[in-house]
Amino acid sequence: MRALADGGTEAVRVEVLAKRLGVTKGGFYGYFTDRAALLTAILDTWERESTDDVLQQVEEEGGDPKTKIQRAGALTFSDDRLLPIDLAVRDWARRDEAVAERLRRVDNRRMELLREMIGTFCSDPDEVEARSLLAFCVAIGEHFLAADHGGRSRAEVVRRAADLLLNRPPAAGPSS
Amino acid sequence: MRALADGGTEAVRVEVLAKRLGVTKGGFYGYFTDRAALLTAILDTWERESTDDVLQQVEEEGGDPKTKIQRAGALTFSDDRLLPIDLAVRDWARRDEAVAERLRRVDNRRMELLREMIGTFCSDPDEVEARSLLAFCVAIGEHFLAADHGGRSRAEVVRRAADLLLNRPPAAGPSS
DNA sequence: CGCCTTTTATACGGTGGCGTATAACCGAGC
DNA sequence: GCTCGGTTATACGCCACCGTATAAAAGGCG
Repeated sequence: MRALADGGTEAVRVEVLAKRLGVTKGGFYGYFTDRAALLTAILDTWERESTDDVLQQVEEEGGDPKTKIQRAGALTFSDDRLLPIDLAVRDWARRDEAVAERLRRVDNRRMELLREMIGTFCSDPDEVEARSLLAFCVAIGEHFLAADHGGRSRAEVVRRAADLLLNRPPAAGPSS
Repeated sequence: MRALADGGTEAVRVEVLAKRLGVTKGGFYGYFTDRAALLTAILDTWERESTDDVLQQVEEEGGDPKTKIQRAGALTFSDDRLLPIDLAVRDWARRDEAVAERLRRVDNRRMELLREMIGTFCSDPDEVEARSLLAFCVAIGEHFLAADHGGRSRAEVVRRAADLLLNRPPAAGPSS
């Protein structure tokens, strides 16, 4: 998984990993039938850690919806371990339908959390969906974006964006 | 560039492309000193097409700021040609500092447009920045996201999100 | 026509990767 | 102590790829 995080799918190389793990090729092929099996095993683990594990931790700690969502976001996107894998999987999914399907499952569970939380202060379900999408997109997109912010740090701008999405009540005025 | 769009950097293979273009390897190495030179040439073209060319087209057509931004966004992110290259470059940039630097230049020019446009109806520069980031993140992140939206189409939700960012005046009330 | 550059056709050497094969080895459990 | 599953060490065949080399063929141009 570290290899996937560092160099994407192309960096997951049987011989390289075997060496890094102090195992021979023969040993590797005792555990995995081939490289594809390793890749799906990696995805299995990632999927579990990114959903069940995170949700379980969040549930254990409890708290109000907002706390929960922040906790879940922190566990997923502030983690040096899960975040780069997540990004690698997203690129991978663009070229592999099976991976895209897994990612869809994972993202749907995350979106569910967002909807729940945003639904506590916003009653229009279409707007809940839009705000959830925005929140998710900034959580991901932030890491694919290279722009500067004129003196502000990225973190500051993201904080302000989150404030817009999660702390402001919907405008009462006309919408366009 | 089509190869880069389809399969990322790893799909840009000298022999494969030479064959696809009806040229021999020898012919290829007459134009490019090596594969790296091809890749930077691709990046050069992409950078120009994504910035100067787009901005030039936008300027030629004129219009108010909002029209301009929509036009620029459409040229960049609705284009079947530029969009997948853009996404591939973003993943590439995570692993190559030189590519990250180019992407930074490109993204900064795009952000400049967004700031300008959003600045026409929002006076707080920090909020302008936050809204610009959100708009940019959804334009990019949308394509890295796999979630469904319960009956709504992705396009509908994105429209609504754009509405929130670009058509709603900043809330006058307390911010948190 | 003849020259000079470009391109072809083709082969070569090198690297890195996958999966297989096989004999030797080791350690846990009967 | 012996057997047996898992492991090592090592080698092999195969493929895809990079970059180089070289002789033959085109082709534009004076």
